[in-house]
Amino acid sequence: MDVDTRLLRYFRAVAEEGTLTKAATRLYLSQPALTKQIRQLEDQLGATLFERSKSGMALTGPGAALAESIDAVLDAWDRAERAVRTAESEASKVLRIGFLASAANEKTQPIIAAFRERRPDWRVELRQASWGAPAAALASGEVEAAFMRVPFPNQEDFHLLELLTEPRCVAMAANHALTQEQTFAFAALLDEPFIAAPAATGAFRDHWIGAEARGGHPVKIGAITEQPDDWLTAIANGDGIALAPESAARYYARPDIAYRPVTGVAASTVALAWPRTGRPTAALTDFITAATRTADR
Amino acid sequence: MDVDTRLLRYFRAVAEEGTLTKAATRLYLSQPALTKQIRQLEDQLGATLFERSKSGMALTGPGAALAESIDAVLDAWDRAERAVRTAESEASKVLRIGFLASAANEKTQPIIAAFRERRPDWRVELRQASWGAPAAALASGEVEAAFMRVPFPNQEDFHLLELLTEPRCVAMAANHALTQEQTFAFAALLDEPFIAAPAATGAFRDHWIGAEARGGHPVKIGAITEQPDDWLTAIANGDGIALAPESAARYYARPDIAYRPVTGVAASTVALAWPRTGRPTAALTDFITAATRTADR
DNA sequence: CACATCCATAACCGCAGGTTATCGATGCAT
DNA sequence: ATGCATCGATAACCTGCGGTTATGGATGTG
Repeated sequence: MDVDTRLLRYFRAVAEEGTLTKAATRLYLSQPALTKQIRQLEDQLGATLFERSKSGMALTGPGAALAESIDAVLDAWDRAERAVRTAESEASKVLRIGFLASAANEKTQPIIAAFRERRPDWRVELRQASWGAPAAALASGEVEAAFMRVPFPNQEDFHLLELLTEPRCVAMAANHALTQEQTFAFAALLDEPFIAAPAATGAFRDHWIGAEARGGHPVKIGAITEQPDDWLTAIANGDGIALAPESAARYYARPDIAYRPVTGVAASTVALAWPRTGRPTAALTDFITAATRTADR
Repeated sequence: MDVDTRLLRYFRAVAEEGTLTKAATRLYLSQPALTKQIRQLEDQLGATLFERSKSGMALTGPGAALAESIDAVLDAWDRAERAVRTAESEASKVLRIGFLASAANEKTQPIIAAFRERRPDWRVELRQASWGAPAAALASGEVEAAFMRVPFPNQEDFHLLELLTEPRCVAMAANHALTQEQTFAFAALLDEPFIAAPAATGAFRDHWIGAEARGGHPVKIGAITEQPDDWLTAIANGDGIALAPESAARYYARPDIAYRPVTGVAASTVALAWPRTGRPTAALTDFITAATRTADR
């Protein structure tokens, strides 16, 4: 029998969320569509996968069996995809590098230049990744390495090479009352609404709402964003304030946004990340070397 | 990225056959449909998988990378599917057993009876398998075990328990000139057209055209069939003659078909087959025990 | 008792995946 | 040299599937 891996992901979402409705919103899908798909999966397999009740969907025996075996399928496919994309990169002499927001700041260009010196016939393609699923492009091999801010979800699946560390500052609307102050203690901002990353990003989200400096003090979420532009707009809009790397003041300067230094919160580190599975290609190795040299300077 | 496993099988077929046209016929698909699908796979992956030429499709680097990783994906899915079906069988107390044509002849019922004695609350469901892909239902877990005639393709992936051996005879149209004779030497039939199984069935097909008794003498194919009914019709129709187990004369007696003893060709053995991967369920173990006892009698 | 929540159903729409028919290019055999 | 077979690409068309919105019915819950 054949399946679309999409169906498997649907199934996994329902199994994890426990209700069709929640899974549907998480998948950006309408609930009836999910109902149909799950039912179809059950029909094709000739098995009842969920026990329906008024309080949600509970896995049956066969459902649990599927849930256990699904990851192996999806992982195998991810590996296959990565293998193809890597080979394609090799064939067309293009190294695809992902980045979030400002990549490695002022070091980005020197790294690329150093790489180009070693491989003049290659091109480096930079691709922006959504921070809604920062490691997705890496896992599927869409990019071979990425400039990431640590921590990020599933970080343990990747090699990391730290490139730079910079203090964090706070970003707020230019007309915000707090812009009166020239500098802040983070502790004074605990009750401000924050612009946050999606909950699914786990440690990444926590880091950028300053969870480690809150001592359990709950956070108020002003908005949830997945892209630099959405993020800037939300801040300018006054939906809340946000922690940002100091370099944001250079790379994302706007008249409607003010950046202020903040104390009492850890710095932010940018690292180059690449998958642990498989061996890096020769070209990627050269890129890593280039990055290492530049980091040492 | 998501794929349908069907697409992967398409790709594999093209990679193996080397031309779209051949792959399309093997897949029972029109050539333009395949063209489209392969192109789409390439688009989705952003890679050229084949080098097109006037003499066919040759794998590129990325194509070869995919070809290598595909089996892992499909195997993982087969395992997942089997796990679900097994669990479903357990949950609904139904043991699904596949068979080709007459199953294990007169032993079928005693085996099932012996199983039912041990598990009165269970049902045994017999499902006919196409001999076009005799092991497919077994591999995907659609049935948990099957009565098979050995040899069959991918036989090495299964445990086998031999149940009975019977001589083979020759089947022909009732109005065939050869029905004059009462018994045959197989050597006298080498130039007769034979009704055969699809080429993809390998050793199975060879066995039933008596390849091992031909000493390299080529076979003339009168028709290719995948089902007992097609097979009987083709024989009755005079498209050719066929080797058959002796029991066919009992289980497939028809006025328009004559069965005659034949010498000089090996006997046929029926075995119970079940997958090597994974541990058989308790119910299946009981069934195997029942079969063992009955075979010993 | 009103309401929120959850899944199922119905009606609808666009597109993907299949079909047949046909074409142009190439290589092989007469 | 010419004619035929074979290969992949393209076009036009049809059906069904995967999604949508709107709505219903059942079951807890303030």
